Amino acid sequence: MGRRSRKADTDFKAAARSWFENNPDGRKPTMGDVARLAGVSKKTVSRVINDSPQVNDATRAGIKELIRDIGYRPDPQARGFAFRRSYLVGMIYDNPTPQYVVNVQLGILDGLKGTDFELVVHPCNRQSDTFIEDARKFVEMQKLYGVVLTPSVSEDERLAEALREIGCAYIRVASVALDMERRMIVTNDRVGGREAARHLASLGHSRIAVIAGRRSFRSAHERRSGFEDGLMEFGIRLPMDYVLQGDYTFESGLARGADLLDLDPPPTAAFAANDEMAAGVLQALHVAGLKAPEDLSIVGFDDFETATRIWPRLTTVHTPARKIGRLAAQSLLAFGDEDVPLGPNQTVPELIVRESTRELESS
Amino acid sequence: MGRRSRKADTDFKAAARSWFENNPDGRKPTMGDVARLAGVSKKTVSRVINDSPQVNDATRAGIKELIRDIGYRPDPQARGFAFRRSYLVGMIYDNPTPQYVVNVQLGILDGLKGTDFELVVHPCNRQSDTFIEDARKFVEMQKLYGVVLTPSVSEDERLAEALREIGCAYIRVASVALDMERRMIVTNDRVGGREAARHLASLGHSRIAVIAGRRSFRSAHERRSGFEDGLMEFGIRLPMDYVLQGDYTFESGLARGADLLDLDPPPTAAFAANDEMAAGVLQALHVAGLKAPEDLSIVGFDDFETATRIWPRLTTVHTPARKIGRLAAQSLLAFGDEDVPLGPNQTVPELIVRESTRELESS
DNA sequence: CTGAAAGCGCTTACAG
DNA sequence: CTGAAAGCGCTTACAG
Repeated sequence: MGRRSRKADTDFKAAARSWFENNPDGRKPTMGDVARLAGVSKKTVSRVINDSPQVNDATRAGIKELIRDIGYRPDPQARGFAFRRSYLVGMIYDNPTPQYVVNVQLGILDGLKGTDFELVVHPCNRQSDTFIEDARKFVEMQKLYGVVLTPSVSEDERLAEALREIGCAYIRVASVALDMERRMIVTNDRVGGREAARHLASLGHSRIAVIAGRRSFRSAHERRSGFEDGLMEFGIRLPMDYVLQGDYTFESGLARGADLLDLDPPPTAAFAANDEMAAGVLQALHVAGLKAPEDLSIVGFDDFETATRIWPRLTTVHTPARKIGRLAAQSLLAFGDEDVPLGPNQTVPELIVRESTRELESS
Repeated sequence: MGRRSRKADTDFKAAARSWFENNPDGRKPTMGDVARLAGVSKKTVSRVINDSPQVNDATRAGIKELIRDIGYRPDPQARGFAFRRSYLVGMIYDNPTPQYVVNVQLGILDGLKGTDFELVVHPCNRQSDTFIEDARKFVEMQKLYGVVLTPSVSEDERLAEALREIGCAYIRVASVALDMERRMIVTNDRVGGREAARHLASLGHSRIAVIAGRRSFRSAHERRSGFEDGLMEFGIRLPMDYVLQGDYTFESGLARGADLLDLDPPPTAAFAANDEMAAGVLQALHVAGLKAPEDLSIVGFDDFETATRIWPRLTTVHTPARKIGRLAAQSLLAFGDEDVPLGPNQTVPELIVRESTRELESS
């Protein structure tokens, strides 16, 4: 008969049974065990695990069955060690809003579900002198498979360049495209700003103030520009002194909210570039003994939990943070494969109307 | 002269220089490189790295110098692989409050700073059938060095037992001691509840309602009991119908807040077992056209950001989430070492008085 | 106090 | 389509 292929010789069911019979202490099987039981080399098992095409179909099927039956799971640490990179995905961020951070984390984990990848978090301070160096060390030491960058670190070209230099895959989440398409999740904040303006304008408002976000954040520019675009559609012009400079913090919203009340003539509505600042404006109104929406209609941006905790509940533009995280993780996993077609990498903000805005009473 | 010890033979400065001269492509040094340059075995370098006492002082000093000069950093992946465990710390949690989660994460990273450890996050659902199995798989697959458990998963005995079984170090964060001292960070929520009661009682309130937290959470019991203890000190008794059952969500606060207004006689003050519910009560007041603290004084618990975003700003009991995370990480790192004395593993909540409470007007 | 050997569980060339 | 050898960068016994 001569040589017969091993897959024909091997009874994979029996092999699985023998594993359990000869393993009283419940040791977890290794690739070597699978190979021995299947009567093949470790390399062949490795090929099956890594979906290499060059394996006989019958062999592949039998090995997969055996793997399932004895509950073999390749050790990600050993695999990573041999691959010279880990099965870890990093999230590098400096956004201080807990709701954003947690939701993007959840989204990334959604996108990683069913894989062997885990998520390592790396908050950082972009102002620090060692920011780039720290991030590089983080990535290199852990040999991260890739990283997700969220605003505003995602906007940092030095960081992106450093990551390219060390060959680390990355996905940048930002309000506009800043990089090759497969490296971006674009959130289109400009569209959200426009929706906010359309909403206020269609309620009859025309004296509308804007509290802008931190200048160094690209989203601040996008949200404001989009808002101005929307006003333009209604023929409304935004006077310079109706634009107040905030920095995305609640405190700046509180301060600019107070300033806003001194404007002459007073605005009947305001757009704050994020919910934190909108909450500050609302609090400034309370302090002044005024009320929204009666004395001022106000629109925020983000739709984090705060928006529904304050009173009146905030009309705002929803940022799908969790979805953003999921898309970023999916893009990252696909990044290595040239074959995988580019998945969706855009999200669109959506206006959520609540009680902080209302029709302007004709006076 | 016969045998001379190697450390006397080796010029470590020259060795460092030769590394840079012979490494034009900037390859990162390995332990083997260090050993070769120092004229010792890898094992000796390994001993230096792992602070093994059995190394000649001069040898140790020279090797440390060399390591610093050529910028050698042991590969955590390889080290972990040989050790059969990783340099990763996990955080397993089911608390849905983003501010708590993010702050504990930051705290854990504070505690890990300066080490080679990184943080892997693992949100989970305690209600899921596969909850324990998933957590075990997470820990085993990544060979985690240890995990931090926060409420309410920290209260799950099955989880703790599963972790002990697989030999995974863990630290439980909980309102009371549930385990050996070195495995616990105790937050003493009862003390916080007592402070809240003392505050309201000392303002002259005696008709005080309580919105309790989710029954299955130990903290709910502690906060409420502490509150009752505090009332007792002032001779105030909490009638059964003044205790409303919430579940820690904003929505339950909103619903129980509405119920609370129907109580007869109406309470003049209320204690909500967390800020989310307190925010709900405040919103219920707004909906009913009433105001805090004029119509009802209200105290929350946690002092997350929400507390200062709502109006009036909430008098509440501060939970030091970031500090809790730091202590947990420090305890975890010390857990392996029998020698390391037990560090601080208690935190005490602190009352923060803001505008949601005020003295009862004598009527 | 120090070292040579073997090994952790995988993968990458290289053969065939 | 499959395998034997060497190796990833460390550590653990075991010697001496």
